[in-house]
Amino acid sequence: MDIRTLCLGALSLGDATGYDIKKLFDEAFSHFFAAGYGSIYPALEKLAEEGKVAYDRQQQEKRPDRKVFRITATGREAFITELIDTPPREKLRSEFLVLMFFAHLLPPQRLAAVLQERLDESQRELAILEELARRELPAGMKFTIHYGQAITQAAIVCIKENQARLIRDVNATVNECNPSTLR
Amino acid sequence: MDIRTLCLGALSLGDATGYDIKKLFDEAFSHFFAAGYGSIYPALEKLAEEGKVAYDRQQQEKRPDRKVFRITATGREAFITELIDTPPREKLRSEFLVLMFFAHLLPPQRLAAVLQERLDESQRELAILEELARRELPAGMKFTIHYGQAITQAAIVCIKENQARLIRDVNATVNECNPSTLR
DNA sequence: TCGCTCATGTAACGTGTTACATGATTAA
DNA sequence: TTAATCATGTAACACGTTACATGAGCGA
Repeated sequence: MDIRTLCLGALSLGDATGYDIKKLFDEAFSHFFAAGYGSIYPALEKLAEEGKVAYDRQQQEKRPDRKVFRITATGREAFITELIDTPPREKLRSEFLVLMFFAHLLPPQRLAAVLQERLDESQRELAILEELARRELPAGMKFTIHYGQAITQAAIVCIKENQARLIRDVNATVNECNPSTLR
Repeated sequence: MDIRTLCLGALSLGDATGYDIKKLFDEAFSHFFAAGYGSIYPALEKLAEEGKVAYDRQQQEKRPDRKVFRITATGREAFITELIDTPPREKLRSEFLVLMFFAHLLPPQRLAAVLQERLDESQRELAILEELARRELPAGMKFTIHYGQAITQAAIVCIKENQARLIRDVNATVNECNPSTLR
């Protein structure tokens, strides 16, 4: 599943400009799928070539023209087919965990700072999700928010419970690390 | 942070072949960073060009030659610098949550199957993490496993607690969805 | 006056995925 | 005999990121 498909999904909710779609990525999709203008505009162009979306050009005074996109019948069908065929995968890419994995190579104060940064960031994400959770939304959308809250909360608890001990243990075992158990 | 850096990290734990490194990605790194041979071998080649790793060629009978890589002093330094400079980001890409977001477009039985598949997959992942958690490992590595367990467990609980209601609610609101609250 | 919102896009680059190609050994 | 393990790699392609380019309106 790529950004083209997500754009189609965005348009299945109602007509929108590329700019509007970006906002959707930054809000409702933000905790499970990311995209910037540099992927969204080319995606919309390609979808238009394929006949999956169409658009009207709206002239505006003193602003650039807007291209208001809408999904076509073909596009809707393609989107639903794609949804049905997509296996429910999930992939985490965590630079934070890389840093933790190699915590023994990090200066102690950097380790502490990294843990704190991650904690702060997770708390910011949780606040955004809590804000989203207040809205009236269809069950599926609500579920994505609950799920995001659940895992973010779990991450926060895990960091809070372990950060002090981790910093202590890593300091205590400098250069005593024996990673042979991994192989 | 890219796969080159992770290969360097792998070699910081001890000498290894590309094949060995792949196993590390499939085991210890699997819940936070993915890579296949198609990225690992070119990464090692490039690191060798840059002088960050070196290798010996070991001839073997009846098997292809092995290239046993080791990290150089330059490589170790570059790795640590990169670790210190890397902000502790975390990015989830969840096709599962995309499917949930658009659950109202999925045939009911497909929705049920998707939830079950995700649950099964999460439980498999948790089992792998529990196995890893039994090993004696440095504190940082242990932390990555605890963290993985925490969020995977939270995801499992969230699915279990909500799947029945979600299926019911989505069925109840077919075509009544009003996503205007999102904009 | 500063920064945010609206609004569109391109070009270059980096990165990673997938499929392909090869093939013996060993355990079940 | 079947599948897994060991072992290396390439080539084509897909995909996405980043920086750049432009510019007015509006509220604090």
